[in-house]
Amino acid sequence: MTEPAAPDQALPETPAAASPADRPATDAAALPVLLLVDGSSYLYRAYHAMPDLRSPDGFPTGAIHGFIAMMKRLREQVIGAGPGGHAACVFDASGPTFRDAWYPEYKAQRAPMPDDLRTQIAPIHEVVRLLGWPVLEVPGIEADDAIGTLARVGAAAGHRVIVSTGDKDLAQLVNERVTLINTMTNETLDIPGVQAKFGVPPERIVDYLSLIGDTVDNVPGVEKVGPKTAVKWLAEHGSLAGVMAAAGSIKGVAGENLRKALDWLPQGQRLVTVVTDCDLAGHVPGWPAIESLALAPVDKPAMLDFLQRYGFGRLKNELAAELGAPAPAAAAGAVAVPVEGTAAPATPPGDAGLARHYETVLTREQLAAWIARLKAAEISALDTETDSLDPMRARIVGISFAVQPGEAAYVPLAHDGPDAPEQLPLDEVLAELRPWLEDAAAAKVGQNIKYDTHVLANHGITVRGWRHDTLLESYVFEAHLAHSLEKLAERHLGRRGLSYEDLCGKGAAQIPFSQVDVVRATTYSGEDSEMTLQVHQQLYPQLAAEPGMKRVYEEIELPVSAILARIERHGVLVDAGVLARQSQQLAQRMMDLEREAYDIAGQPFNMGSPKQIGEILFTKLGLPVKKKTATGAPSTDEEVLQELAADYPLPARILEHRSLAKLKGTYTDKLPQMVNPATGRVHTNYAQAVAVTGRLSSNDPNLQNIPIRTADGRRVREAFIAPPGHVIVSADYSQIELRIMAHMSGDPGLTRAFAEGMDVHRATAAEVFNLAPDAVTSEQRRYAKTINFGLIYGMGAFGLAQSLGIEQKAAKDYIDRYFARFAGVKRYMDDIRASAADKGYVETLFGRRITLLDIRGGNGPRRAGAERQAINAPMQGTAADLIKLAMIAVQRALDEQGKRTVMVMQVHDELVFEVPEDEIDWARSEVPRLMAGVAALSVPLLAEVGVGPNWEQAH
DNA sequence: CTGCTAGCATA
DNA sequence: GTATGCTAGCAGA
Repeated sequence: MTEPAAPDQALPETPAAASPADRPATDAAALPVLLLVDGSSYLYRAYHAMPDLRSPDGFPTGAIHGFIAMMKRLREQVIGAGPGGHAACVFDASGPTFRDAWYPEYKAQRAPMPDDLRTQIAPIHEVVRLLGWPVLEVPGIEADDAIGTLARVGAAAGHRVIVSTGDKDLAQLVNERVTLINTMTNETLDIPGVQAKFGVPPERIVDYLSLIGDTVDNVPGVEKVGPKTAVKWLAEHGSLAGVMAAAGSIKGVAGENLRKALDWLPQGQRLVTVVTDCDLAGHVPGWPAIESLALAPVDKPAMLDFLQRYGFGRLKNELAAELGAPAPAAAAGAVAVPVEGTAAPATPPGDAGLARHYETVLTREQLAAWIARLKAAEISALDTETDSLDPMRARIVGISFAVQPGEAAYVPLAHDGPDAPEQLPLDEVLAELRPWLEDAAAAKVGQNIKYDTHVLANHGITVRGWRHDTLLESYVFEAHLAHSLEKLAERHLGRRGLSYEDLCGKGAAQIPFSQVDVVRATTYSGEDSEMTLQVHQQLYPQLAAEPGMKRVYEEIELPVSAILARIERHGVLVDAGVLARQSQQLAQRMMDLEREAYDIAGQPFNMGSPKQIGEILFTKLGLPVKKKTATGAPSTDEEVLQELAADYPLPARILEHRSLAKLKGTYTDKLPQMVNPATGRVHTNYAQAVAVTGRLSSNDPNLQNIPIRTADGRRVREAFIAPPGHVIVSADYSQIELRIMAHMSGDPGLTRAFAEGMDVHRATAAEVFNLAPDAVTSEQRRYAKTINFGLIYGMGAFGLAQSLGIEQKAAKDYIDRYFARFAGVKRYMDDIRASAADKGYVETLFGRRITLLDIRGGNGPRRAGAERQAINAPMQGTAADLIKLAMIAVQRALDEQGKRTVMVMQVHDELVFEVPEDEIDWARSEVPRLMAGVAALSVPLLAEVGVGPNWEQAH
């Protein structure tokens, strides 16, 4: 893109993304990075985001502070800790640019920069240079244009270009090799991201901006035309040129305004187009080569001087310590800040009168003393405080320890609030702690250890010696209750600590933990460690007294936690190009459906709004209301629309539109946005203590509900790929819950069906319809399949009738016949209801306990619900136990045999692996063998395996 | 900006 | 009829 986009450029059929064959997703990820920072776009943000900080002599320093933090973080996150990397930080120069010559009113409305910010600009340039960044400021050329030029040249020179900016206009630069990130919001925009955010691909952004205009820069667009109309017009007419050509036929006020703007639009387009062929000679050494834009090491001596001049005490001392010179203030006077814990409202048993003492560690002597205590302790609790909830991105702000009740230490490491004291340097503290953290013999306990494992791994530390996790202890002990440390402390210690909200607030007003006062942070984090230790001491003996629970905790949940951390960290490759093309196609089909629907309805309406659909369907068109929602509104759910579709044309359009919108909004647009820019992969989080039955759940993103049932949906799985030289291998348990039902009930008919390797649904149909298996029709088999699933869910005649669309009486008849033929199953269901009512809980085969509070309590519907859970939970839960055992067995085999195969996903009854080509045979034979061998039930376990270039084809 | 509802994706 | 998580729309702040 050397020229501003030509107005007559036609909309390509697909985005610029190449096919995966000639450009796999891994390609771009492997290229060296060129990181371009739009310094100007962050000036205001840094200024406003920070409190009004001042140096001792009153010079404003808030924005400087913000820049230092941001540039450090960017370098760490994008380039990594090591040397090397290409980058530049680009600022607007003062004075007029070529745009002012084109259009004198350009940026004319802009308020002058506040003096407090203006005075910080020179120091910001200086400090960015000292941090090792090439700084670019070219008179007559705006930062946007310089960045556009560097991005084009860099991409052509084989770089993966990452542009860090707060300015959305730069979305026009995005292509296969150029990605935008917004450091403030952690948002990344690649091709699908731009499409998702703006509704147009990157190459249409210029047209889009031309139409809507830019009030900030005082560039008018078409009056009354906003994002929605712009997207609609561009979708209909391809490009700005197309829109202009069709201006005569566009109706309404917007059409009139468009015609008025026809003369202006070419100039507007020129103004919003980023110029990518600026001459940077004299500003970039060696131009047009960009090798000179290399990150240099921090100029520490000069930096020290800078920090001294502007009164950045804490940062200065950190740096001084790093340089080996003793940090004067820390060595001279810092003493421990003892903090008494907040008084507990209720004194826990055995805790009477215990004074709590939490220590803030600010000196090397204190740190050394605590490390000695950790090394001597039988078991230590630890907890990290971080700057993010995203485990893969979180950086440590502080770390706390406890080795005995009543005492804790908090080591603040990155507190940067207004009154933050000088703290020990993070790298030095972690280096000191590393031997203990990585010592497998040093026993550790935590609350949700998977999170702390990630956080420390983010700093290059592999924690070993995790012996216990209070989250998992509680989950196994009483899965139906809440497991936050706050709740555990209340339940097991009768104690209430400071809550995170007390410290940081919530919602938009929430402050990062690094801004929390160190004294309060000490109380909070110290409590977290100390309460974790105490909860463990209370809870573990109770848990261990039950052999079944002890086994589930120690032999299933703890090992699985470590495996999940590895799965999450490795991530899975997602081909953003594949998804971008699908998004594009879905958008096209959705627009066609919208057109048809508006035509039928006689007016436009929002097809994504159940409320508006209801108004059109039931009020305007007078279709019959089939059922109501919980709030009394007429329902428009799938079942209703399906029924109405038989008699009317509109519901079918709505149904299809809705399913396409779901696919696009939830998967094809979203997944690419979830790719971690540092790894090029998607890293889900598996929640191990959420589902009461023992299942895992997956979030951010949820990889356990990727579509499979419909052809359109299934294609999303084509985007889940393996790196070059690898394939995807998927292995899933066949009919695992029905096999468990056969085992638990001991029913001879069902057991025989599995023992003989029969098609179980066919076998069920043969019994229920009293036929030979060969004589079963496909519809009869479908009925039997529904019955089998229904049984697993504890269904009654009503539910079966509903899902088969038959009379309740007929459904009852089927169920009666089933139970007559499979009397063992009937007996099992009755027994489990009775046993649940008797004990108040049910158990899985391995002793996992699921408590059912409503099984005896009060009203009918709730008890009926609890009875269904009583039937379902042992089967679903045993299946969860089995696949967890399979994960452990397979991971152990992989480790012991030194395989390079990696487990990348778990989907309840399925394990997915990334397998190097030379290990395909191993995976194909060993994985299903190991999965089938985790337990000896009275029926065989069977795992089926598939291999393919992507997840779809591995099925 | 936050919380709720409706609807829907998976096993 | 079991178990989950996520999105868009929308109402009330």
